[in-house]
Amino acid sequence: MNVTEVVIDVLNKASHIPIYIQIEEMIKQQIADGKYRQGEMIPSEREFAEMYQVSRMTVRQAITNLVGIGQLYREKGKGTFVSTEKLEQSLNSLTSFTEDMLARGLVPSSEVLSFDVLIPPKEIMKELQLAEGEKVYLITRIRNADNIPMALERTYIPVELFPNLKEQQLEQSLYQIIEQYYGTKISHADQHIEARLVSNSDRKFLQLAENSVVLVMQRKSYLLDQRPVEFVRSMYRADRYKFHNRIERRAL
Amino acid sequence: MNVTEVVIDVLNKASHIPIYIQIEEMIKQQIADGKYRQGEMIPSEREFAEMYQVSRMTVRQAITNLVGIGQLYREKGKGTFVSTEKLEQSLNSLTSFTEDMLARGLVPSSEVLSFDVLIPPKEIMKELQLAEGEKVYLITRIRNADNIPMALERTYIPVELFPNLKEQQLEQSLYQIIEQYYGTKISHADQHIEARLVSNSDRKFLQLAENSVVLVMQRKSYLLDQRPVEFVRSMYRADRYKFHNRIERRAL
DNA sequence: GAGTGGTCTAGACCACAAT
DNA sequence: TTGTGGTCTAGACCACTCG
Repeated sequence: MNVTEVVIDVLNKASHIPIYIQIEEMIKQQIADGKYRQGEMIPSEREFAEMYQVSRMTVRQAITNLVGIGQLYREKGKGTFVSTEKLEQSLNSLTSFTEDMLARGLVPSSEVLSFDVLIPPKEIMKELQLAEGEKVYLITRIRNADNIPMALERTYIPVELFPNLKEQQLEQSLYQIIEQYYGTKISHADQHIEARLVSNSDRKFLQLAENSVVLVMQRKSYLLDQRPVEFVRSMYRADRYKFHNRIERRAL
Repeated sequence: MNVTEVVIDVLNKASHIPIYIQIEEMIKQQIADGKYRQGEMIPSEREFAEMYQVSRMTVRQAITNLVGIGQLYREKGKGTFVSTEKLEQSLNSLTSFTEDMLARGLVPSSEVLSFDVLIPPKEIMKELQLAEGEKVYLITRIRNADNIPMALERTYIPVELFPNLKEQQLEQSLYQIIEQYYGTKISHADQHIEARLVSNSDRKFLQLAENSVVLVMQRKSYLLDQRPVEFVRSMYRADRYKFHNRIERRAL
């Protein structure tokens, strides 16, 4: 057994990483390793507590998180079981285009068509809760998968929030930039998905024929204090793209 | 103050309803009443514990649930705050067409076009993990909103799971039927959303012109033991329908 | 009856934010 | 320094499932 395996085999109570997170990771790893198989019962909360020499409530917190992401499910009076494999959840988690494509086994790339500072149209002004005359960055990008256009993306970001945003920073995820350089965090995002025929202006960028269908994904992300931080509208080629998500039945 | 108000004002420790659920409801009610306003801090966990004479962990469980549904958010070292209002979350919760329409302020109705028992096509057989020759119910319905077609819905359900399903039961939600008469529960569902041009056969049911766009929503629901229980494919008129959802940034 | 998850207690110490 | 949420303990009783 090598060192890499050891770190996930034993609990480090002195670590700055919370114990319940460590237990979460160990259970996930053991599922990945096939130690606990789909549909099978994992050890009881009391057994884990004994095994790791921690309180049952700590084990419970770890398991509750894994139930929350659909990795495990509980049955009262019976036990806790491993869920059957789940598909990627592009509508359940805030992922970047890059992560999304990689999860689908495609090679992502992108091309910046424009990077401007301007006063946005009324609609965007309202979405981003901007004052009259406030400026935004407008970033237009073609998003490719395996070198074929997948989506045309327009991102609006208030200049006030990121006065020094540079084009080359776009390589990183906006969420990373926010968390690293601005010391605040994204709290959530609201998405809308609709469909329509592709417009003539978008058609050539997406290399589509007339009367082709696009999925329009609109996303607004918020900071912890509920200020809108970005508004993105993407046109996905409907012949290449499909949204997935998983819905948990409200569990108590 | 009348009786109806009293029940949400005081905690009933003898009730069979868990205390943390009661606290959850009270906090929700107080937000609805405007006692705690958007962006404002609510009392601390220790204050609630003192106020309701319960342990802090119990209060914490209530608050954690409200954070989970986006009603509240926490900031370390500062406090817990009321989120700004959120939109309907048709992609986050397992809701029926009826609930979905009501939430959008529309009047739902529906019309059963067919209710048959048959051996399904291979694709459906695979989705529902059926053995060769196993039968399913196929229910075809037009779903109206304000008396105008909104969607064409095809539902496949294994006969084996519900040997006595009757057409008139379709008035109720399938989920209610399952939970009331069959003593088991839905655990989760997987959804796919894509878009395409409407087919000629569906076109007349949806009262659409040629070259109209539809959103195709496909949903597979699972029981707690991970057996698939229904497979639904709905064609929504893209000129009338839009999906919404809210994504929480993974919080620990 | 033995084992399970569901709920709850009454504390504790920590890191972080504000003053 | 005081107050907040974050984590953790070592118990307890309950309702449920299964043999």
